[in-house]
Amino acid sequence: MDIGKNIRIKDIAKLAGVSVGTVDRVLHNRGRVSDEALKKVTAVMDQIDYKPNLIARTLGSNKNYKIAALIPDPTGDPYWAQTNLGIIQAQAEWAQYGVTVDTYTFDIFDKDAFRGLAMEVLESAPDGIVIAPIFYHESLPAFELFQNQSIPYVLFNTNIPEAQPLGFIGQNLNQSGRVGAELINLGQHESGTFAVLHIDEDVHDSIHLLEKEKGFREYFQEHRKHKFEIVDFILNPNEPTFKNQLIELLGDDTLKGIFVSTSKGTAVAASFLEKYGKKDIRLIGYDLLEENLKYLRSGIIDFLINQNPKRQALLGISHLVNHLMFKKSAPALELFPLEVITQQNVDSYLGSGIH
Amino acid sequence: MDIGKNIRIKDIAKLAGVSVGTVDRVLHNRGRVSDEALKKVTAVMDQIDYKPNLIARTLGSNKNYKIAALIPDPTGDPYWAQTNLGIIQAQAEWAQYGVTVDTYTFDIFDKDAFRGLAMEVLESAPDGIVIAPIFYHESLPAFELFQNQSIPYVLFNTNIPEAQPLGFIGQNLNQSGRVGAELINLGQHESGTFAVLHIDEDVHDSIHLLEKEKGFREYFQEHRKHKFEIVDFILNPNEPTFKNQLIELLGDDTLKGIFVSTSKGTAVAASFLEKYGKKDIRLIGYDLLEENLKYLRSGIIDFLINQNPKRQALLGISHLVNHLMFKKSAPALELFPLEVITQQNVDSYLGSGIH
DNA sequence: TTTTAAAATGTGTACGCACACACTTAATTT
DNA sequence: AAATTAAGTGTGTGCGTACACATTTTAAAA
Repeated sequence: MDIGKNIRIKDIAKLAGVSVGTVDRVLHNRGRVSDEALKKVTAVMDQIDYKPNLIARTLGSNKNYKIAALIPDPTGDPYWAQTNLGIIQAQAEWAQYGVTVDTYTFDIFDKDAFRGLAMEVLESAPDGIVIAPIFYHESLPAFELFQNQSIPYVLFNTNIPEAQPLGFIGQNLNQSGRVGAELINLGQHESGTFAVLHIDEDVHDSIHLLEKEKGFREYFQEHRKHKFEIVDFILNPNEPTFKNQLIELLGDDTLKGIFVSTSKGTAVAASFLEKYGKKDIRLIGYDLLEENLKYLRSGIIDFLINQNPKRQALLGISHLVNHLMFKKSAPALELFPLEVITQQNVDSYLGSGIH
Repeated sequence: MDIGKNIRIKDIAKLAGVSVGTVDRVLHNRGRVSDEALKKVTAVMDQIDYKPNLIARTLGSNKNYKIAALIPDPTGDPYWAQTNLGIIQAQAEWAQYGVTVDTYTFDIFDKDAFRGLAMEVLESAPDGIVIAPIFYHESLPAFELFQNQSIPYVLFNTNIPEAQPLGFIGQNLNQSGRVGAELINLGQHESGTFAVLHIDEDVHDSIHLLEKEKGFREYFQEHRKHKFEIVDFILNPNEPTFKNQLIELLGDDTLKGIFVSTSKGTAVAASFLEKYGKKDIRLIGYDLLEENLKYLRSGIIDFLINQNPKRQALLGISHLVNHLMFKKSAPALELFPLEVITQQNVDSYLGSGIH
C-alpha cells in the first residue's frame, strides 16, 4: 500500500506524459483521444490503483439530482407512513448535496390512476426513481417507459424480478414465513391448529402475501414433530362477514397460534384476541406500528417480524444517489434481515436511530 | 424551505456586508473580529439556516486523520476477530478520505502490558482513539492521559460511564439479559430450573457479564408464572473442574434451559449438550461465531443474541471520523438493537452486508 | 504630528475533479 | 500553397470551504 498521498488525476497525467484533460477523457471516455495517448494512460492505470476522490468529484460536477419516489398514499396508513418517513429522512440527508426527492403517492384501490401517475413522474424527468410496485401488472409498462428514457429505478417492498431494476430492497418473503412458523412452533408440545391470516383491505398483493404462507407451510413440512393443522384465511376487514369469521376461528379450542401476514392485520387480530380473552394463543405479525407496539407490550402479540419500511425507503434512495452521484454500484438485491421483535427487545430497536 | 441554491459563506458575507474571511472567523471563532462585524454576521446567521457544505469542507481542509484502535488480540479469538473485521472495513471505507487506522492489540491476560500499550498509542499522537476497554481499572488512567492530550476517544463493547468518552457504542446488558430470559421462558409450561453460565477464560469482565444475569433474574421476578429456580455459575473452561461442573449441571433433570452470557461459552455449552444428547434443553447464547452458527443450524442452540462486534467497531470509527472530519456530533450513547437470531432468520443476517 | 504596533478585515490560493474552451497539430479541400 | 476542417490536446475556471497572507484601519507610543 502506498502510504501517504492518494493518487490524483494530476499524478496519472504526469506519469503518462499527457495532460489532465486527456486523462479525464480516457477515464470517462468522453471526447476523442489518440490511440497513442490512450495506450499511455491505460498503461499507467493498470499499474496503479486509482481511486477517484469522491468528495472532490461531487464538488466539481456541481449537479443537482432529482429523484422521484412512488409510494401508496401514506395518509391514514401507518405502514406506508413509515415508508414516507424514510423518504423524508433521505430527503433531509441528501438535500445539502443537491438532491431533491419528490414524492408521488397513489391510491391503492385505484390501479388506473397509477398509470397516469407513472406518466406524470416521467414528465417531471427525474434522474432516478424509487418505487414500491405493489401493482404487478400495472407496474410493468411503467418500467418499460423508465427503461426507454434510461432513467434508473430502484424497487423496494415488493420485488418484481422481471422489472430489471437497478436494485431491489426488501426481504425474502418465503423465509419470512418460515421465521413466523419457527416462532409459532417454539415450545408447542401438543398437537393443535395454527391459523394463517391474510388480513388486507385489498387483495392485490395476495400473491405477495401467499409467499409468506408458503414458507410458513414449508417449515412445518420439514419439522413435523407433532400433528399440526394449518388453516388459512384471506380476509377483508371491510367485509361484513369479517367479524364472524374471526370469532368462529377463535372459537376453535385447538387453536394454538395465529400468524398474520400483514402489519395492519396484526393489530386487528390482536384486538380480537384481547376482546375475547384469548391471551394464550400465540400471535405473530409484522412491523413496529404504533398499534402493534401496544399489543406487543401488553403481551397479546408475542412476536413481530420487522420489515423496516422506513429503512427500505431510505436505503432505496441512498442506492440511487450512490449510483447517480458517486457512480457507485449497489448490490442488485439487498435483503434485509428478518428482525424478530419481542416485548423485551422492542425498545432497543425503537431507540436505535438507524434501525 | 428555500428551493434551489444552498446558502454559502459568500452569501452570508454579502448579506452582512463583510468579507468571507470575517464570516469564517465568526463561524469558527478564530482570529479577531470587531463587535460590530460580529453583530452583523450573527444577525444574518439568526435569520437564515446555514448548513455548511461538508463536501467542500473536507476538500478544503485537506487533513489526514490518524485513528488508533485498541482491542484485545483477535488471533484465535472469533469474537475479537469480528471486531477486527469491523476495523478493517472502516479502514477501507475511510481510506480515500485520508483516514488511517492503526490497530493496537493487547493480551487479555496481561493487564500490565495494557498500560504500556496505552502509552505507545499516545506516543503515536493519533487524532482519535477507539477502544474496547475490557479492563476497568487499567483503562481509567489511560482515559485521563487521552483527556490531557485532548484526544477524543470512543468506547465500544464495554461501557465505562466514568470515562467521559465522546461516545459509547454497544448494548444495554441488563436488557440483553431480559431478552435471554424472555426467550428461555417462552412456551415453558412446567416448573423447573434455568441455568446462567458465565463461561470465560478470564474473570475480568465478570461485572460486565453479571449485568446480563441481573436483567435475566429481574425478568423472572416480574413474570413469575411458574416456579423457576435460577442457578448460576462462573466457569473457566481451562480449569480442570470445568467439565465435571457442567456434567453435573446437565444431570439435573429439572433443567429446562441454559443462558450463556459469553459468545465463546455458548459454543462450549452447546458441545456438551450435543455430546450428552440433551437437545431438549433450551440454549440461548451470544453472537454469530462460526461455531455457534453450526450449533444453531443443528438445533442445539435455540437462540443467539447478536452483539454485532463487527458493526460496533465499524460505527465507533465512523463516529470518530464524523467528529473529526465533519465536526458532526454523534449520540453519546448508541445502543444497538438486541437482535434475536434463530435457525430461520440467521441467513438473512449473514447475507445482509450491513449487519 | 509622525511612527509603530496591534487589531480588524479583505484577498488569494489550494483542495481534486469536471468541464468548457482555447489551442496545436494533422488531414482535407480549394 | 493557402485555407478550411477535423482531430487531438492542454489550459483555465468553478464548485464551497479553510487558511495563509496582504492590506487597511484603529489605537498607542514616541
